[in-house]
Amino acid sequence: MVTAQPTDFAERVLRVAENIPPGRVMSYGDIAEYLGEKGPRQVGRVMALWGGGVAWWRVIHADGSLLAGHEHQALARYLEEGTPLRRTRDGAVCGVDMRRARWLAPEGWRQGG
DNA sequence: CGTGTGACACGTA
DNA sequence: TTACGTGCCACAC
Repeated sequence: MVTAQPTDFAERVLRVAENIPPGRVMSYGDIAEYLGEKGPRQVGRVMALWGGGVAWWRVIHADGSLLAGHEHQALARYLEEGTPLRRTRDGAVCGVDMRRARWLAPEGWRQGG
């Protein structure tokens, strides 16, 4: 139940999130920076509100840390998509290997263009 | 109109 | 290399 409808900015954020290819991920800041609007916090807000309809697990922190409360679900997706994961000496998955999984949206990407 | 919070990011230890 | 603290922008009360 959302108390507001997706704004134009939200639609753009969701659009980018939907375009993130499997095995790749984008940081909130990257999406905000790519759109050139608002900031990472605003992107995170959009994902928190309407991110449930997109590959939310492909949108994580810039340091590669997984989404709190959904690490397990996200981890399962990464294993299925073969997303480069980062593990500690203990072998525990600490997050995603952003240096390899980080995906940058093409400048003139746009679905219709 | 002002204060507090959040699916964040950078700097420091 | 990993973990913790502070600052930003916009929304809700």
